[in-house]
Amino acid sequence: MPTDGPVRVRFAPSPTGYLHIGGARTALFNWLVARGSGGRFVLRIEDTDRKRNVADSLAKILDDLRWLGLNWDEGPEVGGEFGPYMQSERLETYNRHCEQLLKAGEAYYTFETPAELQARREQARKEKRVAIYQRPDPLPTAEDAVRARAEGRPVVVRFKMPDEDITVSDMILGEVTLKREELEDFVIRKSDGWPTYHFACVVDDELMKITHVLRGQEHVMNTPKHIALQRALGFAMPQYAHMPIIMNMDGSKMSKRDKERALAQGEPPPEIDVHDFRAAGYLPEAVVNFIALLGWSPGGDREQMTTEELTDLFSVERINKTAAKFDRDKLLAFNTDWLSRVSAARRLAALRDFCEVTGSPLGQAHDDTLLTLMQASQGIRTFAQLDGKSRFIFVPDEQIRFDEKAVKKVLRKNDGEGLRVLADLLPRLEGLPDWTAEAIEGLLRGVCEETGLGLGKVAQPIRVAVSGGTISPTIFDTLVLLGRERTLTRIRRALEQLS
RNA sequence: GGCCCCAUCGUCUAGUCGGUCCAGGACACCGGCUUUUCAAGCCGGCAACAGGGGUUCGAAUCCCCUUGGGGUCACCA
Repeated sequence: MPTDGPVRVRFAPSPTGYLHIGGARTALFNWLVARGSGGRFVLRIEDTDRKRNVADSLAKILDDLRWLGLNWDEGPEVGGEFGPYMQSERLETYNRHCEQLLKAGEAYYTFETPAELQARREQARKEKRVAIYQRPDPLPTAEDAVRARAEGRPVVVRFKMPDEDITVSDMILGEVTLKREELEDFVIRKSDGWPTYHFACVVDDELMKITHVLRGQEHVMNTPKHIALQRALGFAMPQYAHMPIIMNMDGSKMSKRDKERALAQGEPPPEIDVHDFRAAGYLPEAVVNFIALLGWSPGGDREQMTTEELTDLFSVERINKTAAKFDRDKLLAFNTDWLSRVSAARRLAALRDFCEVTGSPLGQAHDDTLLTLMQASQGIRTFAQLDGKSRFIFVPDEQIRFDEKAVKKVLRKNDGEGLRVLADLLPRLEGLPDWTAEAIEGLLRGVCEETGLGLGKVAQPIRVAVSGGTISPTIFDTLVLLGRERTLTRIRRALEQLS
């Protein structure tokens, strides 16, 4: 990456909810730039809109970033020499720079009400004019502002946009020019005294010595404003890289609102936030790997990579220009592969996290049990799937409900063939010397040979008796996990209730 | 609607200065194998350079137009 000093990049979320998957991709790319260049990854919290801030959301964002493995060198909880990293703690800094612009005549006070501005915009639209803010002439003075404030009008500070076209040199898009007439005198200080995003962002990027700004393409139209501000304040200009947007499969923007919409229609909500994927039982390795490929690729046929490999391979130059659709099927496939590839210890730790986040009953089990369970459940695609197919093992016997279709198909068919098998099996299981997977397998296979039945004819009745349905981990291990007593209890219960 | 950006299989993409691409990989899909359930796995198959003009001996790769998609037009970030 071409730069003089040390690379410094930042991720700057606002604490308005969970970490969005698109935000995670932005964070990841910035993190990769820092880690791949020996630079610094700064985390800054943009909480200048007091109305939109959501309690707890900062903690959640930090937690999910950590879950993804994206650690920050400077920011909340770790500090750093350019702090504070919460914009809400930097008001004086913004005011100082704002005063500087005011004094230099590069910014001015205005006091239109929102309704007035709205009316003007609509009027301009109706007349098919560009609906940008018209600079008042003459400009209001500081005294006018004092008077307006006394009258209860909202007083804001606007930046005087220079009278020229502005060209952005973007590492991904190349040169993008915006014409003067498209650029308006935007607000830099709101009537509540807080800076707008544009202003706080530019001031902080300078003061925090940010060298590269990687952000979503939705920001390209903002960049000329930022450049103009940098020039007026005598700031250095960072290198810009605007990354492609991440969209839904239907081409719409992936937004938190998608969840509400699905819920309202009675559909299962799609995973949108990092936390959703976490709670759905995905491995962070898979999520990181997958989102790294949204708008970037290492070239050739390489797809599945560890975060370390990603760090080595990543380069801003290879980021695409085209928007990417978020294909959950492919993520699922990645997760399946990662789940089978990762070490048992790693899998266990990740499963523990899943249980903690979801409150799954599997969380009550000991490590050995969980290890055996996963051994017996190879081929699972997510922890949620593991939970779904095995939680019957961890609930009280009385809670087992028999699925009607399963009972019909497996137990009652052929004049109760399955029930007969079960009744026959009961004493044999009771008398089995060792309650191990090998012993149980030996017994069941023996029965098969004796009776000429396939293993399916023997295993399925047990599965239904013990789980209530037709799905479970490998039957031998399942019975071991359940233990002899509970296995027998459940079989007796099935026999009593269903015969 | 104005402005900005983009355009290879359904999806993510490879294709680095035009030739070795009648376009490669992965996911999905279809078929088969395997199998104690659900999965997983293995093998095979289907499938794209948006359209039209140029430039060139030669274009997915360069230029223009059309079409399509996306972004943005706040005292939100």
